[in-house]
Amino acid sequence: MTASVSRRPTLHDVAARAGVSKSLVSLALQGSPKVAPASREAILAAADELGYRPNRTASSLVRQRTHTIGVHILDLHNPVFAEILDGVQEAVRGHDYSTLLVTGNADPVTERTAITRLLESRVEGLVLIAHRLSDEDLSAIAAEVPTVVVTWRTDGIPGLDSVAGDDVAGAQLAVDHLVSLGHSHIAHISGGDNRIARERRSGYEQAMVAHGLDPRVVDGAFTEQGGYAGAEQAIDTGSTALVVANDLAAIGALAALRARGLSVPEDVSVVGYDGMRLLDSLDLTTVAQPLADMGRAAADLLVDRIAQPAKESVHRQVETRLVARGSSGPAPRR
Amino acid sequence: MTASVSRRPTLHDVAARAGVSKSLVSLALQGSPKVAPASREAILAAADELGYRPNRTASSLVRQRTHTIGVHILDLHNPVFAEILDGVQEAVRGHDYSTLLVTGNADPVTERTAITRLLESRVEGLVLIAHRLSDEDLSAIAAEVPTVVVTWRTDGIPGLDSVAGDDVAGAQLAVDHLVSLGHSHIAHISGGDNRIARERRSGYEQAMVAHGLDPRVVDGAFTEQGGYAGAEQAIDTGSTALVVANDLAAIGALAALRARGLSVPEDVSVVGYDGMRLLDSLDLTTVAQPLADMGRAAADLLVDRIAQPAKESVHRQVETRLVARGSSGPAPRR
DNA sequence: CGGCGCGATTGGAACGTTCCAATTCTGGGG
DNA sequence: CCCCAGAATTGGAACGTTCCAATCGCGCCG
Repeated sequence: MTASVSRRPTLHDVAARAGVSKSLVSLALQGSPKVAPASREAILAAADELGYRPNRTASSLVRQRTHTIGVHILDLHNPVFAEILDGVQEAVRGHDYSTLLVTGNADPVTERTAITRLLESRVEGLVLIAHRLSDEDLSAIAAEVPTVVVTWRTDGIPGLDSVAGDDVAGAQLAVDHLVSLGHSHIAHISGGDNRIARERRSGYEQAMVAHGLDPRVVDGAFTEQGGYAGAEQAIDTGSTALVVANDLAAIGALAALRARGLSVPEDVSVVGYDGMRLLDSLDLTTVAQPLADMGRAAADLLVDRIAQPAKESVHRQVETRLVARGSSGPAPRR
Repeated sequence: MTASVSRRPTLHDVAARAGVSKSLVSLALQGSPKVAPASREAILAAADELGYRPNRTASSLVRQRTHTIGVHILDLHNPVFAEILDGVQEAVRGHDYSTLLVTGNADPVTERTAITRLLESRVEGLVLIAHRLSDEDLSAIAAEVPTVVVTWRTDGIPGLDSVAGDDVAGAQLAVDHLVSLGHSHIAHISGGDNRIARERRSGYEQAMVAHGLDPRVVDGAFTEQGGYAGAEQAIDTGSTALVVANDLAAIGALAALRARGLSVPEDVSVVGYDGMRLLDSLDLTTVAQPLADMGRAAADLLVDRIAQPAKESVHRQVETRLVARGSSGPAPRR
């Protein structure tokens, strides 16, 4: 009648070995002061000898708390998201939560099912580092569990907070910077057809118009390839400066210029967007957002909302600023 | 005697609404063929109306399976780890597992406690994307749960597999490449005092000796700053080529050269190590490893081992190859 | 010397599932 | 008309905790 060798020891086993009840073991392991020192010692010793490890699954079930938050990342191919995730991780560690991570490379459908899974795991909150959900889906999710969306503003959905910079204003900063350097042929390489790309594009267009200049937008994507192709197209039309939709694409644009034998910033200036850590070494001018801070802020907001689920929705706007580096310089003389 | 408004519906609630027992609801929701079509329909409808969501915590408890694997990442600051993680995520998704993610920025102690937490959550397996654990700790962990270590070879620990390239041979490839370009003053910027750095350094030294050249190693780190400082020191001693411990440091080295007004590859050639995606656009020669594949392989190995915990330890060696790009060129004439 | 109070300890219900064994139902064959 | 096979359904135990209410033990006061 020996217990199976490979079964993990439970409270029961520890209790039996220490000669007390499972309740007392539970109490002792939680550090309750009501446990007599002698019992505590015996229990700790028994637990140690058996290699006892509390089962959080069971604990979660009875406590109705999982101490877990779900994180959804749109795409781990972009280092920017990894940097935000890093911030989330750091903050979460300080709040005694673990993170259940899913990435949604593909379509909105797998994204939904991935998030469904998080909800079934009873995460106490959700951080969405970019997403492709419809507003209805988003509302439904936020109604179930505290949620915060990072990288763009989301208003009017109860139970949901957001953290982002102002993408319109950010793109304007980029244009202003280039104009102040004497550029007038400033092209925008867009990030495709999505919310952030649209805002950045609109900021670019507004700023161009404000400066009395002609906007020229070429299609691109939030990838190196997108930036590469976009840059080729833009320089064919004689632009001397590129406002690129994000850093990844800006790096691609740089590669395209190099391939064409153009120098940066002598022939063409390039400005990226996002502020990934790497850009400092790459000497790339960019509209920078405090990525890790955004992740931390998201986690903090989430923890607040878990504590008071009914509180007013908040949007935390982070500071967006132009970081001028070597990829932008005075406009060339014709 | 109304149920609390905010309580999530359970099997019981669904059963009551559909007018059947909770057992039948459970059966129906699992798609058992023994359920009569009419009952199934009623149950599905009731579940839908109530917004029922199965509770995985409870399910895990009784089934003794969490369908979760734990992932530990040494450091999310290095994009390389994010790329490996991406591979893990992809493979895991195909195997019906979720990932509980922890990052261990700091010391081995927080790393241990983070992993302890994963074990308490009863993850079915563990992927360690680099780690700082002692061999005893590692053995203890592998004895408890199937484990796979990524980025270096770990032998002789039962229950543990590993996935990595050959770092010694990889560094030799870098030296061979530079020698074939006519370089003789080839310096190595090391990655500090850790296992991978030592192997890469040793490969460099062996290759230099094999070519009849003097090894010159300068201290660095696996960071941009480390590469920057190392490069400054290396060029002061007249090196024309740098074998840098990893890509991140190579990017830093590039920045240092740029700051000194040296051109690459005319004055100095630079070779990195790891093969992060970004390098293609940066035109940086590197010793490349298939990072996403490594992540996928790790997940696959883990799933195999979960299925047969007692199987022989395996080390999966991935192909390491030199990818020549624009940062390496013929040695300058003196 | 009997109770009282208080600290220490314990049994058992509960958390929301799964799944086994047992029960009920249905219709068809003897 | 009864019995039985098989399908459909059900009750209840179990998973490993937490935590409440109840009990135990014991020294001290009156």
